[in-house]
Amino acid sequence: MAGATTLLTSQSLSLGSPTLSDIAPPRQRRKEARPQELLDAALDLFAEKGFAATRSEEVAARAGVAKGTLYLYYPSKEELLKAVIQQRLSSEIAAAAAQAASYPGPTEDLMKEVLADWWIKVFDSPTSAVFKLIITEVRNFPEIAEFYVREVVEPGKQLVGRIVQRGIERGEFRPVDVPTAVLSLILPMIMLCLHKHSIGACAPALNEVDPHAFIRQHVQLVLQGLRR
Amino acid sequence: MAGATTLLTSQSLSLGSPTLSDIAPPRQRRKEARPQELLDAALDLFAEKGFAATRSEEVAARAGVAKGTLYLYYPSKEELLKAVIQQRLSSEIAAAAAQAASYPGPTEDLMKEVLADWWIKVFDSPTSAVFKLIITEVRNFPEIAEFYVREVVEPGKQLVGRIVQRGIERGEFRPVDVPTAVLSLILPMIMLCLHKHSIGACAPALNEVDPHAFIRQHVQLVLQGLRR
Amino acid sequence: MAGATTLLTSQSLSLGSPTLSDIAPPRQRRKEARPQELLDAALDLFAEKGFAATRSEEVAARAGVAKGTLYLYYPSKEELLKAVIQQRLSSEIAAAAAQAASYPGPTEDLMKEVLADWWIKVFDSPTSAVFKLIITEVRNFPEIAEFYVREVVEPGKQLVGRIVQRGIERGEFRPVDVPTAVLSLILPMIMLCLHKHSIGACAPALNEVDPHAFIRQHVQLVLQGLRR
Amino acid sequence: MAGATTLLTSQSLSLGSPTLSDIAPPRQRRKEARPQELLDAALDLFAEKGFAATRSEEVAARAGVAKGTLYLYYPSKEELLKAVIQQRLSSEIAAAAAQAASYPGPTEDLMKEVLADWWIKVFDSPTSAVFKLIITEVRNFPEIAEFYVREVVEPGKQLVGRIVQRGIERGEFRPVDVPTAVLSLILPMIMLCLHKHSIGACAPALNEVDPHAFIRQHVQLVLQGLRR
DNA sequence: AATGAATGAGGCTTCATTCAT
DNA sequence: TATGAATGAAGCCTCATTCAT
Repeated sequence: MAGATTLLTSQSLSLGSPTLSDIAPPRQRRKEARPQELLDAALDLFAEKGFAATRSEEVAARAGVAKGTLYLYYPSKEELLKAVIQQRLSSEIAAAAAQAASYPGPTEDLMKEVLADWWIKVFDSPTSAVFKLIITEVRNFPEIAEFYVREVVEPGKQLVGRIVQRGIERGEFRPVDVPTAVLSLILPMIMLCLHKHSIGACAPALNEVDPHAFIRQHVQLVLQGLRR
Repeated sequence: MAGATTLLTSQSLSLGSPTLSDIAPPRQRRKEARPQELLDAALDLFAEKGFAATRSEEVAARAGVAKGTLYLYYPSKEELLKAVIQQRLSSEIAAAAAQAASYPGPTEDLMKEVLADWWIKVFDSPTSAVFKLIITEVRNFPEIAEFYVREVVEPGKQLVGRIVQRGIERGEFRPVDVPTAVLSLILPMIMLCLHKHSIGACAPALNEVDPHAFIRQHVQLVLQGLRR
Repeated sequence: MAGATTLLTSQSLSLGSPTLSDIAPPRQRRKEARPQELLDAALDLFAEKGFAATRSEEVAARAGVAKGTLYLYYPSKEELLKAVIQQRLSSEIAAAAAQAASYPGPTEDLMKEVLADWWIKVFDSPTSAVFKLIITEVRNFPEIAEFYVREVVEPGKQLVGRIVQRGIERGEFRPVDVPTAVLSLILPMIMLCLHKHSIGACAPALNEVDPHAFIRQHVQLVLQGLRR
Repeated sequence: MAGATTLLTSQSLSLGSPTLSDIAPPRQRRKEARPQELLDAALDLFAEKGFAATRSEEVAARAGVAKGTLYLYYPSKEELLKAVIQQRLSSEIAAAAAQAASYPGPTEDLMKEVLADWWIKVFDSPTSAVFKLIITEVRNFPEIAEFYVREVVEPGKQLVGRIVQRGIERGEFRPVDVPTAVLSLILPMIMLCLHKHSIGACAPALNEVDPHAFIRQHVQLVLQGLRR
């Protein structure tokens, strides 16, 4: 779960299938890019078809390499899954941690800013797919749950919770139950990520609602409920 | 039950999930119950491990029959999946449709009542698992999306949307964007269903928040935001 | 290593490839004969080509079943190997143990009889192949060594050693080193088993010497050397 | 060395195990030694794990070179096997042939000397492993059998056989069957070589008997049986 | 209707071999 | 010459499905 991922540094936000169009020799093309290409391909496919239904050869093919090459970088499909999740979330961690610290203005604005930042960073990037992956695979790989809760859920709840708390303390918000408010704000964001990679990907029916617009309005609506 | 099943393409109903409504001699009780037992076992396992990772023998075993017996009722694992989803959702449909029609009181109360009714009916029942199943499997079986959107999503959005609309028209709610408000209300409910069958099943960390309490407060909070 | 072998009782001495010529339905032919048929096929092939070079499908094919059927009886190729060795040697054990006890005549005759009995039982039967299997595979599966030494080597050395001892005590043999004499008697027998399943099977060059005649004369020769 | 290599069919010598006899500048010492290092590593590993179970990368690693380098010296793993066997046995051949010719003393002493010389040369050297290799691999590579029988077995039997014959003719030995006596003398020696590289390498149980002491006593015992 | 032994296509993984550097 | 990344054929094993009982 750890080893192979230390190689990966730059985290491309490309939407998957790595470009093979560059003029480069087919072999030895760029060894140091391989792991990230494989992780991207794997995230795409695992999120699309599910871990079990994705053949490792498909992952390799989408990354532009042969079946065997995958195993030069990850010792098994399962380790690949863990690496995919870990690598994507590792970048999440600590990202938003600091920013809320010394905000001077109204809490509503702070909240909007923090959530919007996170949303921008996540929804349009492949990271949005990780949430689907986690929802679908945790019960088969409980180690993932532990990691996810510790590294993403808890820090996230803390962050948003502290902002709500600030609002209450400054008299901007009513004295609501903090955890509840946090979930009210965040759950729809996660849900939209899941939607994007499931029903949203086959039935454009619901796409009449623009996700970014919705989240903005949703946050607005909940903040309205918190006000005074 | 038969009438509502025209959706899942031609093959899906080839076997016709057997009706339990016939008056049958008590000694055949067990045989009559088989299909439902198989569907229940399948829903459980599919939601837990995913469709691809669930062996059909496991389903049979959990239903208390032998491997071959499963195939007497459903011609393939895939048909079983479709039957599972369809059968669960068929009962959802039309249920809540009528109740909103002639409610006299304040819209807030109507909304709370409708959502609470639905929530009670869904969250603690196996039906909550269907949402996970849909999220995880639609992209592999697009017929499911079609069925789900038409029979569940659209009616649901309509129902809640009409209530929001009523609130606006009666001057109880601010003139918000209706689809947005609907999603703000509903997405956390779906999300909690998903959570229950994924992270909630392995990491009790988040279970500190009671789902029923949360939903009550969430609805309250959003309604607060809609008010005036 | 244990489980599956308890089913097997009668130990056929057929030279491998089980007769499929009996009129019997292809499926469900004789479930209880399967394990022995698979063990026989496996012993044959493992001794011929080596464990690693034998494909499990070959074993199945020689036993007259399909690839997958093998795995209904043995959970892996490695377990099959262990079962093969264990089952063959289990019959060895305790066989010769008792017979030497109360022999009245000259020690030379006793020795000839005991060795001839064992030789007859082993050399012309598939059991002779087990020795090759052990020689070739112990270093890859050290558990086998333990079992073999404990169950076959030690009892065998004890048995022959006691007879040599008896000869010495009765003044029939010279006071030689007992373990040495034992090995002088036995090693050529093992070696002939190995030969039979290696060079003897491809280059009939050495087959000018009849194994049975040789062993008789070899024992005679060594006993001659022990005399007085 | 080149002269004796006509045996292993056409392909076997395609690369021609490089001669070390050329006078070469010292800085190429390492390069010159490569083939022998590879052969030694291969013999070790093939004898330990079997040909099929040994990865060619392991051989390269043990010889201290990279995977690809192996293929600069031997065109395939199979050719490497043949080269290993051939090179080891080529040195065996003709060695002992001459020494028996003009021995003046008693035949027993001649025999002891010839066998002891051979034993010393073989048992403690890597050559002892070749016997295991031959036993385990002949049936997969029948060319080996041909070569081995012609170049090792037959000359060896001739040599020892002539000595036995000499003993009979000089009235020192009883008129026994010569081939039988030869095998009685030699088979335990081969068996001890096999043992050293199989059970002897994992279960030190049997190592209580010193091989050198045993062989001395074994020869003594058989000669005793031949006497008069 | 129910069983479970049998099948064999298909997926994961290994490793001999190649080849660009 | 030497390397080791890459390949893909081939082997182990699983499991959806069949079918004789």
